Amino acid sequence: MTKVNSITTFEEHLSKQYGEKGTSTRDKFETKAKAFTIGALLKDERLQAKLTQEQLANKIGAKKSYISRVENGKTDIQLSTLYKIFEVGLSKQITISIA
Amino acid sequence: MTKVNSITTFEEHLSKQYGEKGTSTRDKFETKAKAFTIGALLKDERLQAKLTQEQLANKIGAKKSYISRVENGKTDIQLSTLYKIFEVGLSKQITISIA
DNA sequence: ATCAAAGTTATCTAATAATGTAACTGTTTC
DNA sequence: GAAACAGTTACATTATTAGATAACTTTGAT
Repeated sequence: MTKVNSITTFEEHLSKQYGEKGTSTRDKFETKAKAFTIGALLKDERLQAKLTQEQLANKIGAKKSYISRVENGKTDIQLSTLYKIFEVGLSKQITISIA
Repeated sequence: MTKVNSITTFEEHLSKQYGEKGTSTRDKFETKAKAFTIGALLKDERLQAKLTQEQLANKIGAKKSYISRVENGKTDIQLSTLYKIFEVGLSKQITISIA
């Protein structure tokens, strides 16, 4: 058994895998990561509301396949979509704050 | 001088001008209103940072015309654009919260 | 193990955001 | 009021989301 002699920070990991901050590859990854985060948030809220993807989709006039894509961070959604899903679909209030 | 005998609430105003909640005309207006709100927020932050539209644009590899369109709510921006402008362009942290 | 429901993925089309360029309109300064 | 700077708008192109449909995969229940 060997001792771990280095800790790969998340930042290091990102740099190694996706290049320095500001590069296009890295930027693309970070965009995806954020879409993924929103997706996870959505999934969480949807499950709390005890809705299936299809039920949620119906509420906003969309298809279940679309909800799936959003939840899995496969699309860089528009602001209107964000509002539609959370406010219309889940009756939640969205707040965007800048700090 | 006459007494004001009715108050037109914002909700009433919206209904009269744009139809009931959930109609496509009303929805379109609300989408625009929100884009406009984000735009106002951006303008506010940009001015606080004492940047011109062109300086901000340069920071994120965009054109000043694009910043103008966002500030005036003429486009339904994508999440990645939101992050790019505020985080990269203005070094601000964006938080999206659901309540 | 089978069946049904839920979720994921692929493909196509249509709508629209992002981008580039350039002209036009204010606004400020001298 | 001319010049310089800042912001807005118009137009064309490209890239990508939104949306429909259908097939495929995973999961859960019996």
